[in-house]
Formats: sequence, C-alpha cells, structure tokens
Amino acid sequence: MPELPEVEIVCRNLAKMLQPGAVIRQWKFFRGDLRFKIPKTQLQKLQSLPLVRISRRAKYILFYFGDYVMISHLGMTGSWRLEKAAWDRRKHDHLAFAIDHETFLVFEDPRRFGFIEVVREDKLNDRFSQLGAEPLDSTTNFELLGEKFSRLSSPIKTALMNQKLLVGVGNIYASEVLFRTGIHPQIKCSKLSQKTLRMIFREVEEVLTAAISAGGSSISSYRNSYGEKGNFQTSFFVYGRKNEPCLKCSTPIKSSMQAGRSTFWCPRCQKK
DNA sequence: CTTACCGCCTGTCGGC
DNA sequence: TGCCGACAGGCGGTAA
Repeated sequence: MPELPEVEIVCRNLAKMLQPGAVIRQWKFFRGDLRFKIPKTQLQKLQSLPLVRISRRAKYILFYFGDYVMISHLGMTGSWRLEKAAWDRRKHDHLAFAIDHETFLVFEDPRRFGFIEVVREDKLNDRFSQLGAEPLDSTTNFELLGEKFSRLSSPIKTALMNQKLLVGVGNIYASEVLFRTGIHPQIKCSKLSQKTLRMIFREVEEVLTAAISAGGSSISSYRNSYGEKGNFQTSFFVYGRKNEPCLKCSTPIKSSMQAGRSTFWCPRCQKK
C-alpha cells in the first residue's frame, strides 16, 4: 500500500492526534497473525510508558515509548486509525490500544503483510542497519549513492526500489521518477552516468516531496488516519495508465512485469 | 557476493 | 449473474 509519502503522512497525522506523554492504558489483541506474529509480551512492556514522539524511518513508523520503540510496517494494506468508541472492531483489525476513555488506536491490515515489532531504543540502529539512504534527509550523500548505483548490473527501476540502497521508493514512485527523468526502466544502472544518476535522485526528492504536499496517493484502499484520501494519484504520468496516451507526447504507455512488479513507461519519452 | 523469482494474504476488477 | 484468473502500494527467503 504505502510508499514513503503515505507513511510520512500517517506519521504526521498520528503525531498530531497523539501528544507526547500519551500512555497506553490497556490492549486488545484481536488476531496476531501478521507477517510476523505480534509480540504481545514485548508490547506489554510499553504499558504506562510515556509517548516521546512518533517518526518515520524508511517505510517504518516509529512510536517511541520511554526507552522502547514500537516499529510498525504497513505492508500493502496496513493502517492505523483512532476510534472514539471503545473497542469498535472491524473484520481485519489486529490490535487496539486504549490511550484514554475516548482515544483508541487500532491497527487494521486485511492482507497481513504488515507487522509490528518492539525494540529498545539503543538497538534501533542495529535493527535498521541494512537500510539504505533517506532520500529527503539533507545529510544523505548522493555522490556516494551514485557510485554504488553505477556498480550495479540490475535495471535502474529495480535498484530504485531496493531498500538496501535508497529507502522509501516503491513501485509507483519508481515508475513516475523514471518517466519524469526520461530514463527507460530497464536500463542497467552501470550504463548511467553519475550526472544522470544525480538527476534521478534529485527527481526522487521532487516527486516524494510533491506527493507529501498532496497528502499522498490513494490508489485503492489507502487512507490517512482521518480516513481521507490523498490527491497525488491525479498527478501520475504513467503508473496505472497502460495503453493510455502519454501526457507529453500521446504515445500509448507501455507496461510489463519487471522483477515481479508492473512497470509503466512511455516508449517515446524514455529511451534505452 | 548479486540478482530474480516466489510466497505470503484478502479484496477487487475485468473477461467470458 | 457468477465464476475465475490476474493483479494490487510490501518485504524476506531461497535458488541460481
């Protein structure tokens, strides 16, 4: 479901609704069969610890409670919502926290590719040691990243989605970034110049930032924590537009499977 | 080491 | 109308 912009919006909304100092008073575990079993015992350690902040790393949402961090990944269909009614349950709800008498935080995930973990704050770096660079972090070294990319034999689209290199870009934004830069998704990274790679990274920043400003994209089920849709999908140039005319040159958009994921591009605007 | 593919799930949509 | 297959924004494990 969500790529970086959608996760960022969820984080910001949750942070608005849950103030620092908020405390989990009680849980309900409805079903624990997410991608990884919900760590009930670990979660219970969070009871009565004050919420410090909510932030994002890659596509993970981090809830800091005392010295612990609850890590949440939304997978394809995960979502957090706040309920006012006590334990108001839906079919695919997995767990709920009672914050106070009129604030219940609920995790829902029909496809169950999402998961929840708890780690001590000082172990967070270890947990995320395999994650790549944050595209919107001003300290990210894009020069170094360009050098890494240029050593790869994989296609640029696959590399952009590889979370070990660069985090946050998923299937939609990878196609969109490559269209906007005029790069064919199947071209090998090693064929791209440093200058071109830097242009691609710059466009990643642009697209992700614009998507956040638009409140994220809503392809099917994505809603923010207020149940609202995002608007960025109205700005897609190629994603989901197979056989439709390119918005720049009217050539029909092509689509194919690449590494098991659908890829969209304009055969005229994006040359190998 | 890198890269490609498959599986994990439920829901939805389009074709027949 | 109903059934069936294809596909959906994720990642991790395994095989090559």
